[in-house]
Amino acid sequence: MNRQRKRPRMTVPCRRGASARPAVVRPGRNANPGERTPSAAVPSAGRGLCLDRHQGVDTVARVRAPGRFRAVQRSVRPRCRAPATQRAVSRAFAPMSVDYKSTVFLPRADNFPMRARLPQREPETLQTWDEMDLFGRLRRQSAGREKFVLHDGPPYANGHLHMGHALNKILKDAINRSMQMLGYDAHYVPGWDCHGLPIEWKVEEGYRKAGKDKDSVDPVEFRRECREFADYWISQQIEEFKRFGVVGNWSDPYLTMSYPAEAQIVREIGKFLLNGGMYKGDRPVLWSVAEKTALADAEVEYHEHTSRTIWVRFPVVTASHRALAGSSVMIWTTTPWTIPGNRAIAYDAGETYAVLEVTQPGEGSLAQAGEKLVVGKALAEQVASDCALDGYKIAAELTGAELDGTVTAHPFRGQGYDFDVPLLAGDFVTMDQGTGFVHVAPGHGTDDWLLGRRHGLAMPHNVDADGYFVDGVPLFAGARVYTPEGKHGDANGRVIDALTRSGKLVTQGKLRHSYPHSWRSKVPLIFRNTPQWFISMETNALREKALAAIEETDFYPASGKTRLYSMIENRPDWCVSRQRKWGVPLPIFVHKQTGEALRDAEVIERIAQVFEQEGGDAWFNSDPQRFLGEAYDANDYEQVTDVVEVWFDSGSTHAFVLEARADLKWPASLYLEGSDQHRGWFHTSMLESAGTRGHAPYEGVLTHGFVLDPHGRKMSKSLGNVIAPQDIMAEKGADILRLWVVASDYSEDLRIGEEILRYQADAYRRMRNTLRYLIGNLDGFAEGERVQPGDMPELERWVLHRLWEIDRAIMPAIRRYDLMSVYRELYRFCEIDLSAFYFDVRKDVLYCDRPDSTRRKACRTVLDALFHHLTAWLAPILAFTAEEAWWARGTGPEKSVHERLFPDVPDAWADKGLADKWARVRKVRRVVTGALEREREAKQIGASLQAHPTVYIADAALLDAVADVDLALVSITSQITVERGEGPEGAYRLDEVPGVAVTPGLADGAKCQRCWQVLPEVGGDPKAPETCGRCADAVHALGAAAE
RNA sequence: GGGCCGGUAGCUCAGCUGGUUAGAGCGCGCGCUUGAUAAGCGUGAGGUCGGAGGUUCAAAUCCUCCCCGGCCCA
Repeated sequence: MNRQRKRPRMTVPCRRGASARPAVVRPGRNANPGERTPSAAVPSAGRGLCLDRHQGVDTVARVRAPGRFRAVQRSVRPRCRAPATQRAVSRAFAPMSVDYKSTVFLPRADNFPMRARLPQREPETLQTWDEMDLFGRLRRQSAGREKFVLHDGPPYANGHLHMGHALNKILKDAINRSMQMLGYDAHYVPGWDCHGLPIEWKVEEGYRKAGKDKDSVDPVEFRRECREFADYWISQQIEEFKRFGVVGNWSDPYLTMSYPAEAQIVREIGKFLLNGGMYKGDRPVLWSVAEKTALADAEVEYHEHTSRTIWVRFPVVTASHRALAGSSVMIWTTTPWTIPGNRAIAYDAGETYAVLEVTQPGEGSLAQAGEKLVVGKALAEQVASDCALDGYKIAAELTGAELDGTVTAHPFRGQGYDFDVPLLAGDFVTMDQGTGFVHVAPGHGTDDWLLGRRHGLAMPHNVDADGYFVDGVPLFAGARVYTPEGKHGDANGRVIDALTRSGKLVTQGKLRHSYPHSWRSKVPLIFRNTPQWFISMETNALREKALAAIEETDFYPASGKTRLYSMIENRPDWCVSRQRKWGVPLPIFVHKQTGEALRDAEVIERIAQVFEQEGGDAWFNSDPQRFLGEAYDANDYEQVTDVVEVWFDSGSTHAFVLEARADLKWPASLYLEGSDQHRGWFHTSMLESAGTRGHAPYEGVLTHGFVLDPHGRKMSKSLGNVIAPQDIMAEKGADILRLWVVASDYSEDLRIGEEILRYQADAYRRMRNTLRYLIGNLDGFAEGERVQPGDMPELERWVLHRLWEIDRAIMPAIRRYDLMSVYRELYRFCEIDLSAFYFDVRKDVLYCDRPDSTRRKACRTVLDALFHHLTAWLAPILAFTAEEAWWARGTGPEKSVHERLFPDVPDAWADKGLADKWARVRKVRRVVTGALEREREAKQIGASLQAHPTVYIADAALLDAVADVDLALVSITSQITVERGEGPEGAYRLDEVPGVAVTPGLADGAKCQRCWQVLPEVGGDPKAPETCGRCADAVHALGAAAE
């Protein structure tokens, strides 16, 4: 059909409600067809495309007698301000100065104020949830549904919550609520990590202040105090977490220190013991000779310290390269006392090394003329200076790799140190200082130990707990490294003397540098190897199993897989023992004769049974025979007093939480933590589970970033950029914080600061206002008002289409835990589609149409749908505000918005053609609003209703889109004329919308005092003076309804 | 020093497998409205896409190096 031909002339302007438009109610149709007016109904000649927004409205309705309006009060339950309405309606018939305002249906949302007062209101909401047992209701309602289990990574029960906790738990909560509303049984059990060092220190600190010695305190008593400390902080943190709006099983959380948890941890560690994966080994640890204990990293602090430095030659005995023959490899170290522990020398395979030939030793130098020393080429000059070589030449150069295979003699060869000292490649070697070679003592450093393990180097136990060389160390038995006061002992001096006597010392010096000290006693620390228990990565193919399990796991974002994979691929065996008190006792008995650990399932289970009843304390206050039973004699065994490292505790939560609770499931659907947990909980949970079950304990892993300040720097007290979630609760409320979480790309680091929070508060107000507008305009909405989509104007159906579109976009986003996309989609919708367009356009209909107008009813039907969908979609994010809105309307069988499921969106709502058409309409509208702005600047108009622009459309697609649309209504002008063509020069145009031009014009007629449109017809009804036909009708209708 | 990740307007973010003058919203400026009013609408000005090279007909998008920042290691 050639639509153009139907409109031979398009240039005759039309006034709204002008006589050209017969005010007739079309039979068989509703009085308010709105934009759905079929084109066939548009008169084909003399009218062009001009439509008025009142088409179809009966503008000749009879005016009722004033007295009738008295009945309004009783029979119409006006949705606008009731008492005022009748008063005003009555006044409308007073001779002069009519006030129609109160006959207008203004939004009414007194119970959902714009001023949210979240800090006050949210705690009230929490209390209501508590009273109605929201969590219990959710569990009962979703019993039997497919489970979604987000297993909580336990925070440490120590101190108040910070932003990291808030981010983590809010994200978990939003995801849990989303999955619940998606139709899963999303049961969330929060947990706490309770054992470990930080709590021990706190308790010990109390002892120190009281002047008590920790070692004199009964371990059971000590553990009791640790338990109390943890208990206290758990109860504090529960309240703080709840305040964020996190819904979960707060009345029965899991604790790693609960007796059943301790028992299960014993069983888990027992599995590794029994299957041979666990072995006793050695490992160097930072050791304090003052406290006679190993220290954890966090117990170490670094201070300036003066060390003696030595340059030592190691004669080459097997040369991998002929240039090395007859030379010595020279090392440099700041710990001469570790030379007796030396078993290798490390080099950097990627560097170049030089063989220096000494031509002229300087005065006092211990170097010999003609001797050859191998050093890193880059350090040759420095070494020559350090060692006072007045003259030298580079006899040869070779790559680090060419050193492979070279073997040297220990400096004390012939004096009890007759083993070979091989050269090995080490990635920790640098050319920053020293000689480019690092002397390797596997018992005295982590790098050394790792390298030693890889190459099977011996690791002598040279130094005892007090810092003395033990009997049996040649030359140095009885020498002391440090005194308990932190002074240098005689070990360094004796080593240097011996090196000098052996002719191996090239030179010596002193160096002031940063060095580890004890946090408590302040004495310098040493690295000392001590017996530890390990879980092998290779026995039972643990590494292989874990890597395979990683491959089967979903990671969000995907880079998490690479990160976890490479860590597990490269990690050494897992050291699970700690020489501590506050933890699960390592359930091991070692045979005194053989040194073998007892591996007996019955013993393990007996220990677990006891722990189940009495906790790990039983290990310390029971007769060991109690655990050993009758098959073994306690006298034959030594009971290990170490505890299990806490990462094994938390790595076992899947066992004592997911498996132990019938209402959860194993494996978990999701683990969700900060990216640091690739090394922590994700990692150890994987190892534990792969080692005992051959499978990952989770189906998916989601990592979020860290909370940084506005400049992307980490928060720290010294920078003064720390923001406490508690302050945000007090000033702004949890929903603002929740909005911040989902509005940020949490797969990366997140920034927060004053400005960012202010921005979130603004966004919040926008969302809140959208809900408020819905609530206000739905005041008194009744089921009977509902209009079927088929009977709705296009604009309403377009909104339904948008709902369908949004649903299609956000449901998959929720399934991939991408709440940011959900939020962005919803925010854009509220902002651009609703507030700036649909609401604005439909204000006139909502406020001024008579209540039984179909287009008003259709609009309210759509508002109701918007309310239902938006409250559901927003509920996981704005948990408090969505609830407040839900309650404000008092709708639905569900008491809480959180009991709902995401509403169905019928496919019938989808209408791509309509969406395309209205996208074009909006393009035209954009040109109109731009033109209006120019008129405003020229002071020609103020309100857009004063205007009557003429729109010239040359673009056929745009013209077609607008053909049957009331562009005046859409553009919020009183009148509009649409013409085909390019339009005159000087008309307003937009580059983005070619083919559209707009010229200004003023609306003709008078301002309707009720709807404020400027129309020629205004004043036509003597009974409702100063109104347009539609408004006169509405006023009469109110009166009619009153009868 | 190593592994992983990031750096697009003041802010939060879009920009897929490289392709017209880099987008949105907020904020800001200006204006309108005063019947969403501790609201609403319109409009305008903001970016050499961290920097430098390179590949290409063409790079925010690919490669290299550097700078800055984060997490984890050393």
